[in-house]
Amino acid sequence: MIKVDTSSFIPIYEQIKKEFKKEIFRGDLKPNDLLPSIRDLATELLINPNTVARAYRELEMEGFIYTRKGKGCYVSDDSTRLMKEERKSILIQTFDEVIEEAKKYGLGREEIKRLFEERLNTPPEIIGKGE
Amino acid sequence: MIKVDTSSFIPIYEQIKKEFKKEIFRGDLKPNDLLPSIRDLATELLINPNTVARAYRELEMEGFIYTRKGKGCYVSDDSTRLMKEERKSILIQTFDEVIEEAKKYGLGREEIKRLFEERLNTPPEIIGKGE
DNA sequence: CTTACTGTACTATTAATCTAATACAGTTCA
DNA sequence: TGAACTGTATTAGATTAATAGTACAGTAAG
Repeated sequence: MIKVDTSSFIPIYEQIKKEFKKEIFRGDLKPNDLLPSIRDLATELLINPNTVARAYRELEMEGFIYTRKGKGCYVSDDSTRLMKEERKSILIQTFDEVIEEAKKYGLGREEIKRLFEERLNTPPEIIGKGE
Repeated sequence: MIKVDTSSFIPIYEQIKKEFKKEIFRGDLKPNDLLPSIRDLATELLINPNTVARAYRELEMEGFIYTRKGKGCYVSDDSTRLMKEERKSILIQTFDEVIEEAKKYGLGREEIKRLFEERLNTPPEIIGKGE
């Protein structure tokens, strides 16, 4: 089930693109699987169909999906290959950014490692409870 | 030296706010230190003075700085206390987000830990070279 | 006082995102 | 054929971020 954060600075269409890419990489979406219809997803996410359409349009331009007018949007055959290429750089970039962030807050290498492992071992129920 | 990324989805005024908060937390900016003038910083960052003014205005509203018209903007006395409160939740939230992100890409706990430590031990010169 | 800085305020304009409403074209099925 | 789905296209409007330009007010030094 896809979620979007309307209060985020990240555009909604970007959030949608990212969510589908993750599902493709995980294998929850396989080649030739049918994506939810533009109108259905827009209704479910309480957003405008145009916003979903933009996400799908860009996913198609990037080669992750293909569309059949009148039928729907489907995961492309080489989506898995594309995601393998993207996934590495996406995760590495994300990790590098958070490390850079922590350093700018004055944390040393060991402090960063300790805090990260602490959060990694924090049960999901406790996350987001303010701290 | 503050940097901003004009191609980021994060608004420039938000990036500026965050940068000063980091400097305050690290102690590079101490209470009653003078911030760069609005016009100077705008010139340095190649952005509009109004954008810097908004960042300063919000930093003042949040209690991190105070302004003396005709003189400048100064770090407030309780900025350090405010940052200690903010810093914990900011870093924890950032770490939790990246962990959540990695999990959505299908990584297990051990894979996340291994990749993170790999990036943590990557010399800065290698970061951002595509990979 | 004058000059040159400070922050503040305001209007106008551009660009991007998102919404809203409508229309059109292809597919499927009764 | 016709109804109910698909994606696509277009126009219009609201909002926000950022720019550009101007003007005003307080401070400090010559």
